[in-house]
Formats: sequence, structure tokens, C-alpha cells
Amino acid sequence: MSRYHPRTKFRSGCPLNASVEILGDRWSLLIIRDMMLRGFRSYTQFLDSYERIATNILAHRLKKLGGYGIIATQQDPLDGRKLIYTLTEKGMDLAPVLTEMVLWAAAHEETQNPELIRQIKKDKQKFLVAVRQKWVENSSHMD
Amino acid sequence: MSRYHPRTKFRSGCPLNASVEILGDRWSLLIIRDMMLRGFRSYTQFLDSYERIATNILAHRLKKLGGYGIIATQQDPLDGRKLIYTLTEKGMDLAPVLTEMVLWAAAHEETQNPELIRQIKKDKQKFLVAVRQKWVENSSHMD
DNA sequence: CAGATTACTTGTTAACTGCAAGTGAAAATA
DNA sequence: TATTTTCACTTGCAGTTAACAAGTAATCTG
Repeated sequence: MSRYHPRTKFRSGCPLNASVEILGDRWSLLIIRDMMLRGFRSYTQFLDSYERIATNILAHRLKKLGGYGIIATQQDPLDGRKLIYTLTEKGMDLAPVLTEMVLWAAAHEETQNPELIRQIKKDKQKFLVAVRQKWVENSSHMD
Repeated sequence: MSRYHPRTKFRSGCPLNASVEILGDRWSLLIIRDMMLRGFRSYTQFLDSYERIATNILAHRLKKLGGYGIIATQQDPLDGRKLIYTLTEKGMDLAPVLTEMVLWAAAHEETQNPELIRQIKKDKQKFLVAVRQKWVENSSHMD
């Protein structure tokens, strides 16, 4: 297991604190967003995303997320240079968290992507099911 | 308005990115948790919470959260030294985000507070209504 | 084989975090 | 009334982390 998953336990036993220690930074949830909603799977795709993450930070975050079992890595069978990053079940279970964060910001800040927001507002449960279904489909024909 | 609410707009228009830029650190959501679920209202209460935030970080976070309109501050009419921090409507609207983060960590990490988790799992909507009701009651007899 | 691509690593500098100590105003205590 | 305590911070400093620029090894493409 990677050294990026710390052996030392969390500052407290509070479940919210665990989430904050794992996800509470400026980049982790954006990487997960790119995988979950935009279907990104490679290092260069993450680098080229909207918010322009620095390459060393990206490498560090991918290791950390891998260490926590939120993402998994495999070789691309068609291109030996490429690694394919995918969300695990644990990572997919973050969909409700992302969804609520999107709704909160859409309600209280000036943001873009009204189509996404409309879709979530119309039927949140349907949206979550669809996101998971897309993930299942992409995972199944991988092995 | 406080200088802690930056004039420069977010790195991208993505609503998730806005949430991450506002809340994506190791302390902000824990302060909000203490206000929302434990009824904390004062600086020393936050300092004495489980995770032991440093005093300068706490001061900075309170200003930042105030700058974003997530919390509000007022003088304690009974004690001139004290400030009372309260959640705004915008802050209360973070309840679903906190709830989903609690559920995620409870499902995938070793955490404590099984009573809270049981309560949320039993009836999430009822839990959210109760949390908001408690906030309404505490806000109404303040003025 | 030359050049491009991929997933990184390695500096270097700037910003942020955490700890300890200190400050000034207000309240409680002797 | 004088002293001590409480409260909400601020300041200084060391250590960590983030951002930016450049470089590298393995692999693929033309």
C-alpha cells in the first residue's frame, strides 16, 4: 500500500473529520469530478482540466487518492506509456457529496454550467443513478 | 466587506470548484459542524473542539467564512468581551453537504458517533428538518 | 531513427500551517 | 479598588505545502 495513506489515525473519530482529512483540499474533489462527470481517465486529461492543477500536485493527489482506495490504476493495454485511472466503488460513493456541493454553490455563488444544475434539480435521484450507471458500463468492459 | 472574501473570481465557473475554493481546507467544515450540530457560538468553544485548531487559523477561517456570508457575528449583550458567531441561511444550507460527507466516511472509514449515523440513516430528511428547526429556534430569540 | 507524447520527478520560490507567546479590553474575584 | 482571569484575538517563527518552471525515462509515431 502507498505511503500516502497515513498509518496515523485521524485527529478525531468524527466521520466528518475523516472526510475532511481525506478530501479537504483544493484539488482532490475536482479530480474526482473529472473522473465521475467528464469521464477523464489519464494524467494529461487531468492536467488539461479547467482549473490548471500543477503537475507535481496532481501526482501527489493521485497517490493519496489511490492510497485511500478512492481511485485505482491500471496499464493501458493499447499504449504502454499510459495509465488508466478509474474510480473505485468507494470513489463512486462520493457522488452524493459532489452533488450537494454543486447545488449549494449554484444556489449561493455565481457559477456556470446551468444544464448540469437543471438536471440535478429536476431529479436528483435519477441523476445519481445515471452517473453510477455510466460508471458501471465503463468498468464492465474494462477487464 | 472583509478582505477575506477575494475579489478575484474563481479558477473556473464550475459550481463544484466554487464550493472547493470556499470550503476546501482542513478546518472550515469542522467549524460549521460545531455550529450546526453542537450549537457552538464562541471562539473559545471552537478552540476547545475535538481536533484542536490553532488560534491563528481559527481567526483566519472565521473571517473567511464571514466574508463569504456563511457565518455572522454579533456582540454578546451580556458580556462585552464575547462575540457570538451564528450560521447564516447560506451556512445552514450546507447541512446536506455535511450529511453526505458523514455518511460517506461512516461507510468507508473507521469512525465514531454511531448514534449520529444511525439517526441520519434512519430518516435523512427528518434529520435535516430537525437540524434546521434547531437553528431557527436559536436565531429567533436572538434579536 | 527523429521527434513527439506520457507520466511523472526535481529544483526553487512563495504561500500557508501550526505552535508558542503576547496583547488589550472587559469581567470576575479578593 | 486592585488583582486576576477570561475572551478574542495578533505576532513571530519554524516547518510544511503549493505553485511554477524545467527536466527525464519510457514509449509511440512518422
